[in-house]
This record gives sequence, structure tokens and C-alpha cells, in this order.
Amino acid sequence: MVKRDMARLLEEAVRDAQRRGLIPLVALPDVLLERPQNPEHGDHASSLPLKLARAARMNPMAIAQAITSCIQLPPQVQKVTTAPPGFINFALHPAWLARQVDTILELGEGYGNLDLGGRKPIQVEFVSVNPTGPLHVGHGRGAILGSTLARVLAAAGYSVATEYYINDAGNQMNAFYRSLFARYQQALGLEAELPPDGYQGDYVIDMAREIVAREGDRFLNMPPPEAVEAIGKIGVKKVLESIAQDLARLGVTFDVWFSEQSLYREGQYQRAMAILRDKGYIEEREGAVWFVSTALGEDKDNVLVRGDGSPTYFASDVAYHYNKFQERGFQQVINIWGADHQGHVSRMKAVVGALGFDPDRLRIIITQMVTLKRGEALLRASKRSGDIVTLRELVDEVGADACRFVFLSRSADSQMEFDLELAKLQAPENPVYYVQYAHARIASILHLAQERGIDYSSGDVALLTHPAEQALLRKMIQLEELVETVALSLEPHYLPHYSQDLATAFHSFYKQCRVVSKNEKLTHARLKLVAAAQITLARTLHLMGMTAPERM
RNA sequence: GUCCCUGUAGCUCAGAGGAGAGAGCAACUGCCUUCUAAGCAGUGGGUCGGGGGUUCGAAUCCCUCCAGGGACGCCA
Repeated sequence: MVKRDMARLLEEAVRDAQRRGLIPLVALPDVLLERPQNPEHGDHASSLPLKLARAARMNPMAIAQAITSCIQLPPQVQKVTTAPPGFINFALHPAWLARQVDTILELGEGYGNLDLGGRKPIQVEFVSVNPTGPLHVGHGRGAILGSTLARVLAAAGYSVATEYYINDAGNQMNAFYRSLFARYQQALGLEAELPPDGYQGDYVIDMAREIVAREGDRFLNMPPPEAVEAIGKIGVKKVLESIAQDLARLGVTFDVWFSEQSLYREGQYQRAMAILRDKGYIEEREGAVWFVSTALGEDKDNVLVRGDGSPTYFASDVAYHYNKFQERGFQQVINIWGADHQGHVSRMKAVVGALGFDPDRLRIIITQMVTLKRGEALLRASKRSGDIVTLRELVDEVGADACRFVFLSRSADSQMEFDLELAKLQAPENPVYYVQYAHARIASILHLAQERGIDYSSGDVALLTHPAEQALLRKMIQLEELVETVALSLEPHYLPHYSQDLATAFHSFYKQCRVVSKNEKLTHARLKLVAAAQITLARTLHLMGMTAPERM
């Protein structure tokens, strides 16, 4: 990776300068290199001299010159210059840049893979919505974020497992069961009322009708509690199937669908509670069992077991995370939660610490709310009221690729507006098509070359000296750095931005440089460049979970 | 009241201590006899919410105020 090479080069030069007494022995800051926005300042830049000036009690320019004088140019670098008030600028060597085409072609689909993670087992848990109804658009955001992170982490060399936590225990499920049973009775022409805390959505009615069609009235012959349970199970299965389908259409799949109930069946709950009890984090008062989070600096304690003896969802979460770290041995766990769970972050981390694990091994990403607009009309999503725009509807209208791209473009921290009308209206001008169009154009050139039977395998990349070719190359070689950035920051919104930059570099090259021409040698070299650009662009699209179309 | 997120071009958003603050859309001007014009080249547009502070240097860090959203249950 170029950036790392440059950083090492700089660091060695500083050490050398210190050894030779050109600059004093002072500690170095963490960040050594930046990427200058002005191309005149080279490909990489360092403001290290400015940062050292005070401690070194030297003029920054003098430091810059001292360091620069200790740099021995590697093949990657054409020149190193100093600039006031104290910058060191690195310019990559055009010949080296051109040679990266061959490197990328050799790596093929593997270009962009790193071994940053050392195969460490890492879990990404996301969506994890109660199986009580269809997913809405907010869930789509978490789904796309999670699945993209999983792809990038895998590329970065982690051993990634994706997981959906099924909240199939607790009050919400019970309300859903009873709602479904009421609709079932209604579907059979009986008088029945939806419970006051019930689910009003039409999908419950549809589901009840399906159950009647398939199973008849046999549940009426059971004692009502049994019937509710039996119908509920069928309902959950149906809902989960439809959730899985909706997600699959978005390119989101899971390695594991983990049941909350299993935590109780298989003893994880009991074991986790025993640990907390042994370590003195549990107190019983007011008829309930509490996790004494105040002992860990939290604002307040939290109930684990209610007065009626039933565990809270927090108790389930304790057992679940005990299971993740202790029983399944994940080194790192990433949870993606909606903004409405933000208040639970610190207590969750506290309890992980209380169980004996380093809380930093748990990283929780909060995705902010999505508001849907249809033109001027604001649409609020509430599952209870039944007034929702479902994820399925969104994908139907906008398409999976565009959905992924739009959601990925925003950082998880910022609330976003999704205007359905605009998304449809803008379709041809949408950046997603701009990026994919670049890929289709590349494919088209390569098809032409194939039709004409051009063998460019021995093309000489040294001919790639045109500014547009070099600009394209500069973008292409940033892919590895991008994968690293996203894997460390867990912020995939860099991907769509990079893909646009890459597409721009290609479109501009395409306009300025004829690829298949009468100049045979240049044609061969450029076909190589184009093939490498295709690899880079396709890889970027695939990391985002998008398709790379051959034609549009 | 407390805690979290956000406030950057007309709109949607990047930019997390460095060099005249960026992109897409929208607006305007040019460019198709050549591999896809879903494209390219260019123009206009900004008190980076306000005010203090730290720093050689702040959209970025600290304090404070304002505005929007979310969370503060023996709901999930």
C-alpha cells in the first residue's frame, strides 16, 4: 500500500535526520501523512515539520529540508519537495504508477484484499428486528450498512460472521401472537377484538387468511392459550421468511439466524447471570433483580428480572453477548442498532465489562433515522399503526442497487431524507448509474477488443503517460487504502464517494484517450489499463453489494 | 431536566488539526463522422448555525448559546 510505504519512508528519514543530529530527538505524532487537495502539492504530503517545530525549537522549513535531505528515493517516488511554511510533498513516479496495471491484472478479483484482520473471528450483527411484521425503510439502512461492512471486513482479512438476532421472546411477540389469533378468528367469521396493544397492520389480516386457507379452523378446537401459541409460531415463521426475502432482494444475507429463546433453552442465560451474581453486580430489591450498573459509572441500575419473574430484553442481551464472546469466541463484535437504542449503548458495554471482557471488543454503530418523503409529504413509519412504507415497496420503486448506493452515501451518524419521488425522477442522473455506466463502457471496450481478436496481454504499460491515464491510475491504486479505512473506521460511506471519483477519472480518460486505435502498441497498453480499471471498479461495486453491469 | 446525533452551496450530503472549503442534483455555456452523450469541458453560487477560547494554523478540538431529531420503562 503506497500510503504506508510513504509513511515508512518518511519515518526512516526522520530517524536518520535525528541520528545525524540534523534535528533533535523529539517524539513523532501519530499521523505522518496527509493527502493534499491541491494536485500541485503532490500525491502525499506531510506537515510533520510544522508539528515538530515547537518541540525541536527549529524553523519548520529547516526541519523539512533536513528530513528531505535524508530521503532516498524509492522506485515509487519521482520527487520529494519542500514547501512553505513547512510541508514535505511526495510525487509518485509515473513509470511506477503505470506498472501497477500489471499488478492489478495479476491480482484480478483479489485486488483490494488485505490481511489486516489476520483471520480474526469477527461478528457483525444487524437488522435483528422483532419478527412481528415487515421491515420498513429504516431497517434497510442498517441492513445495507451491516452487509457492506461485512464485505469490507472480509476483504480486509477478517473471518466474518453475519448474524440476525431473532427477538422471539417477550411481550412484543405475545402481542403479535394475540393479534394474529384475533385476525384468525375474524377470518373465520367470529367476533374477536384486536388486543389494545395489538398490531393493526393489514399484513396481519392477510397472514390470518393464509393460515385459514392452509390450516382451516383446527386452532379453534384447542384451548385458546395453546391456539395463540400455535398460530403465533406459524406467524413468526411466515414473517421471518418474508423478512429474509426482502433482505435477499437487497443483497443482504446472514450466516446465522440466532434465536433469543435458545438462550434460555440452552443455559446461556443462567450462566451469564451466575457470573454477574458471583462478581457482585446483582442486587434484589423492590421485588426485582437488578444489574448494578451504577457500580460501573452508569447513571442508573437496570432491571434484569421483573417482579413477575420474567427476564427483561436486557437480560437476554446479557446472555446473548456472553454467548458471543465466551461461547463462540468472537474477538470483535459489531452491533448495528437504530437511533432508538442509543440509550442502551453504554449499559451494554458496561455489562460486557462486568462479564469479564474488554468492552472495546464490542463496537456499536448507531444508525440515525430515515425520514421518507414523497415529494412534499413526509411519511412516518410506525409498525403498530400499520401506516408504513415497507422496505419491499422501496426496493420495488427504486431498485436494489440505487437503494444501496443512496443509503451508503450517508454516514450512519446523520439523519437522512429519502425522497421517493426524487429517487425515481432522477433515476438516469442518479450517481449510481453514473458509476455503473463507467463499468458498462469499460465492458463495451473490452468486448470490441475481443471481437477484433486483439491480444493485449503483452501490452507495454510504460506507454501510459497521458495525464488522464495517470489520473485514472492514481485513483485505482487507492482501493487498498480505502478498504483499510473502512475496515478500521467502520464507515462505509467512503465507498460510494470513492466509486464516483473512480468513475469520473475513467469517464474523463475515455473522453480524452481513444483506446482501440490504429496505434497498436498504445491500444494494447490502454486495453490493459482499461481491464485493470474494470477490476477496480467492479470490486468497489461488489464491496458495496451492487451489480457491475456489462451493458446499460 | 439529563444524555446521544445533527447544523457546510438553492436541495441531498462528503470533508474530524494543515496549503484559495468539495461532490452530486438543480441553474447557466459549450462539445456527438471515432470504443455507449446515462458522457466530457466550463460558469455562477458559502458569515462552514451564533459567540467565545486553545493553536504557528480550526468546518475539524474545548466552552457556551440557538435550532432540528432521538433516547431517558419491571416495552423492545
